[in-house]
Amino acid sequence: MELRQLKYFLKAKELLNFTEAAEQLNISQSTLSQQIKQLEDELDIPLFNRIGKRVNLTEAGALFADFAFQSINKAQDGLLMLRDLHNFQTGKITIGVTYGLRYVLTPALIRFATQYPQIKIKIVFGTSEELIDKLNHLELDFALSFFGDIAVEKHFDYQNLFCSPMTVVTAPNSALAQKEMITLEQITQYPLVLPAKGYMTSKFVHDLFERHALSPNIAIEINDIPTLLELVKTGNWHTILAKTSVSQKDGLATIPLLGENMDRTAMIISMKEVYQKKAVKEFYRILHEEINL
Amino acid sequence: MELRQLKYFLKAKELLNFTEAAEQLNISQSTLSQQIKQLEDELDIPLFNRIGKRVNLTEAGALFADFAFQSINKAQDGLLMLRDLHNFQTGKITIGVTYGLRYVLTPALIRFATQYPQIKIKIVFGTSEELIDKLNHLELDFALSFFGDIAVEKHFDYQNLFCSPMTVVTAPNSALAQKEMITLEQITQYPLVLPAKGYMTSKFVHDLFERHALSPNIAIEINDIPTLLELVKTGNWHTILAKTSVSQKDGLATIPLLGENMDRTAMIISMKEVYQKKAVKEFYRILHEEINL
DNA sequence: CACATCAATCGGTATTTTCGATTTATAAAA
DNA sequence: TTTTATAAATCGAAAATACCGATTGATGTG
Repeated sequence: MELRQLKYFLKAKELLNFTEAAEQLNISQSTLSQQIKQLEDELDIPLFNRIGKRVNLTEAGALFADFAFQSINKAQDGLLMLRDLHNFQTGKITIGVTYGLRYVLTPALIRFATQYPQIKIKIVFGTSEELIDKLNHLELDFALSFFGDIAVEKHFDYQNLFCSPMTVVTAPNSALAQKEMITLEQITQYPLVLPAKGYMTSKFVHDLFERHALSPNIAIEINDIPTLLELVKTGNWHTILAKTSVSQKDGLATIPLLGENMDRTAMIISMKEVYQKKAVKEFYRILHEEINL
Repeated sequence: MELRQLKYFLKAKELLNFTEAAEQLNISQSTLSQQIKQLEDELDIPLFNRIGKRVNLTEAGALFADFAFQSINKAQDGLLMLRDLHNFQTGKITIGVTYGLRYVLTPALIRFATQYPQIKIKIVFGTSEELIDKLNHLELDFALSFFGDIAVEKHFDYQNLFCSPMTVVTAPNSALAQKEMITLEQITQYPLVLPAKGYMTSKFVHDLFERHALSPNIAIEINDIPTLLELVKTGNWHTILAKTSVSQKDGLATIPLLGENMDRTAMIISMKEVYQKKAVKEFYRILHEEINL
């Protein structure tokens, strides 16, 4: 049994005239006859009564027609659904994001969710390690993260979003807050609270100090960034983050770090060879647009 | 899009391994690959992500799978339904019957309906003309009627049920009721109530008198047999019917008609070349059985 | 009765499915 | 890293089958 045969059958049923049905189906009458016969053989029951040159539905034919119709319709509906998906009338996207890029995501997220309310969106916050892992398991459509060694795998696609200088983040009333610039060496004087292992920023900072043969005063490592920022606000500790990781609303001061390669690159990371939903591509577009505002 | 491809797709989706899926489908891996690809081309969207040797469902694939499954299921259900029909677990039969044969039908009807309660039965009473017309329009599975010229068409099948002598039907208290036999000529003396035109019996009686160059005293023609019998019960009128058309319960006397060819043959009439449902064949069997009791 | 019509059938062609072998890519193991 | 095993894609040939045109047979119609 094939959908083709069911289509032929329904047309023949509609017109009760093989010749005309064949014409409308753009096949020859002999083909239609043969295909109907084949279907009947498989079903082991005649679908039509042939009385001379007249054709009538048998009871079996009448009953079977409903099923044939529904079978064809289900397949057709599936196709239509996919067309809709193409035009993202429906669907779901899952986005992984590091805390450091939440201010980048938010405006694009708001715009996208407003513009395409039919599309369900899931946001997963996590460390770079976690996000990479989820990407590999196809649990994310893409992730927003800073570029780093961990994530350099050949089956990933990388799209640059922007560069952001690393800054020391501190409370506005702290001694540091008045500085225009700061060097790595100077930072070692202050107690730091840093993201815990797993965060790209953590690795970046550790590598940075190691490269310059300096040992920072890491007072606290913490795996929750909002809490980390709360600690910084007390003025007792400072941290190192990309400038865009801190919002003006946070009420914190950011002091650029002096030196080479003190920029971090924010990226969209996605799996190569995985079908990119149109909704996802549209999200990319809005992300880039929001960033360039 | 063909059901075959949908089946292949669902198996591949189930196992997420083309080689194994192909084995279970008893096709080669290359065939499976090609058919999946063809389906994807038609849907214009990949159903699987191929990451190296790994295969994963895309979102489109996951969504489409439901439709594919339902499409296949509907077709399969149709087939199952037809199998059931074969074994008459379901279905419907429509039987045409003349009033004259209602006592023949009833016991078979009761037995059949009791034994196969799932099968819907529709009984259509009508004149022979009406029944023949309905048979031609495939509105009946078969008709029970007496043999007559009208119904002799080559695209009909005839099965003899039994022969029944024509009798004069009269009230038990009427003068006629005492007779053991009666001739046509004698009948002309009595006022008759006969079935209206359209009934085979009507034609038969008219022809009969005409053949013998007699003119009967037809007081009333009526197209409702129960009412006709009520009229006969008054004793004022008499009628001519096959013996089996009158039940003992009716409380009427039947007097055989003397002469040649005074028998009527009850028959099952059905369309040639029209698929005979198993339920119908079973009904035939029960009919014959009940008659031979 | 001649004629037109319609479905079935037949033989041949075109298309499509299928297969086996090979290639390519990747994951796992050494 | 290199080797090995594994899985999907690809290629060319084959088998299967859908398709067509012509014909036949049967039937309804003028």
